[in-house]
Amino acid sequence: MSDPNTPPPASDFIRDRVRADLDSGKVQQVVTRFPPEPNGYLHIGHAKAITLVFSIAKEFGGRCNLRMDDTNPEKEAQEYVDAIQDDVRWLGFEWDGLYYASDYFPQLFAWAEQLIENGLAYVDDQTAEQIADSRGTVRAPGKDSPFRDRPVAENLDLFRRMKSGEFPDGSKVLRARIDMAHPNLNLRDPVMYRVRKLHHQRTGDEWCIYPMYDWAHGQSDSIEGITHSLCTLEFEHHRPLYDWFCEKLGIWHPQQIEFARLNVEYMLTSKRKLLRLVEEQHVDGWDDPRMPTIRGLRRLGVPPEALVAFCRHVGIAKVNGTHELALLEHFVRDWLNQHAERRMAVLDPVELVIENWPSPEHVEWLEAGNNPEDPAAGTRQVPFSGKLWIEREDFMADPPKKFFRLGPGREVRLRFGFFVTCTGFDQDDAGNVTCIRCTYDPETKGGNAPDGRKVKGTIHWVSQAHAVAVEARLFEPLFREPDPASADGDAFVAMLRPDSRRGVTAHCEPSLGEATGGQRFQFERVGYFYCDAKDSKPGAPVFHRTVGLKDSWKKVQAKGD
RNA sequence: UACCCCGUGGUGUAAUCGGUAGCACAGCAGUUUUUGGUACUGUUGGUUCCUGGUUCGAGUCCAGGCGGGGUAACCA
Repeated sequence: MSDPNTPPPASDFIRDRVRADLDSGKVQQVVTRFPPEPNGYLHIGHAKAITLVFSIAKEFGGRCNLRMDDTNPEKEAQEYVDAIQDDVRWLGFEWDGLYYASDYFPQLFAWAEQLIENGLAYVDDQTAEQIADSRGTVRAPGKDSPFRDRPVAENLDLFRRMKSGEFPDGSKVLRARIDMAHPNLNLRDPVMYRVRKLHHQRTGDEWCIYPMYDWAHGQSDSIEGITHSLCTLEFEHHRPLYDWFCEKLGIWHPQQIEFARLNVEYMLTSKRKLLRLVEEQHVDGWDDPRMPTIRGLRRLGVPPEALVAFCRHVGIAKVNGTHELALLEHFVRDWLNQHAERRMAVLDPVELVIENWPSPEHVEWLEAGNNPEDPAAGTRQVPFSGKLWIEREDFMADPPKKFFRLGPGREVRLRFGFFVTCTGFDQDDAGNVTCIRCTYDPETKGGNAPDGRKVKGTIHWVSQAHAVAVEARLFEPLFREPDPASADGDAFVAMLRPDSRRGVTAHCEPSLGEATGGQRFQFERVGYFYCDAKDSKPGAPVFHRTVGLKDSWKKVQAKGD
């Protein structure tokens, strides 16, 4: 059993580096940051990054900022800014400073002028296409722009006029003057600014030139005094450029360190592909419980503590790998087992009639423990009567020896209730069992026989007269294949599982009728369920199956076949 | 085929200054059990990609292979 507060591994290549920088005195206090672009919702991969950067700051007594990397108004929106903050907080983290890259536009502009003055940046009049063509390829060097050697004064003048809006979109860019033959394509005079006459959600119409990622990101880190700038592996070849800008500017130089992004079986972590699932309505939205977004996992019922425990456990590395879904499920079950109260609900009902029950009106109230893992959770009263619902799969007309549930002549315990012995059953013309007849032993109330006899099986049940029918949604992975990301182009869409969501009516014990959004329960012997805050109405809760219970009977069965 | 990164059981990740492979999940077997859940116990899996070299000793260092991933947006 894992404890969410388990101290993280004592060392890994990032923590080793942080410790070394602290020991050498290179930095006094660790400062990290989580820098999302507010152009979409956060997903499980971000959860890993968030857990990492906030944890490192905390472990070493440092600080961690949340910074919106809002340098491209074309795709960004306030809606995402709000959602990101909400998601980070839901995970249980609180930032020291909330910043926006757009707040640094004036400083960035001044620094760009400084680079121009030092002959390290120039205004290029080429089209995007020409720039792409002249960049060369991975094997062939690029060609210098005809505007590469413009005099400093002309560059300065042009750049200022770019800012004042004199030139149309795409007509000019500011580029760093590095080396068009550099083996690292990122150093072949990368674009720093482009002209985009767009309204920005924070700066309004103040700017019509916007900085590119490489130019904005490292400088923002520097301004905030970030000591360790953690990012994913695909930014490895950007590090030389990150370093170049800081060195040429002579400003505080944070250390960029890359780690492998998180991949989990059956999950996609490409914003583009997730957007497509939403737009084509393969899912109900970004918060669909089948989505790997933080909001989706939240509505699935995954507790934030479990998600964070998972993120801590997976550790960090420089190799991209894929984690088994079973590992995530382990952490989810682990937390839920300790915290979720138990209830009884029948998802696929079949009638059970107790033939020797005193009278149709007779009801016995039984005491049921709320959580065997937590006595403090107390008990509740559950009504028992002569007509019940039990799970269809808990009865077999001709059961094998290893089946411990109900069958003709067999005795089982009805959880918290009585021992019942099956005396017979009815079937319809198609052979479906329609009713199971039993007798009960009044001496076994509560579930124990005074004569000490044992039963091998215990099954759950719900009194028909008291049952509350509610909607339960059963989810399975969105994709049929464990690695949908491996599909080329549009192929991932064809991998969608047709029945990844199934709605059923759950017949529940009365107390479940009053469940409210956000509550989590274990439906005994079935699985963990989350009361969805979005679709539930007072008196009409909607439950989402977060994860099933482990089922060792299913394994025995599979072997028998 | 240019450059960069990486290569430990099924999966993921550990192993101080080089000392002889650990942990979690999954799997298997069993004990306990008023959830075939939980808990507990035991256990199967690794020639640490390969080949050489240095060394008393290498997963750890060196060389050469092989394999995997990444990179050519006025996106981040």
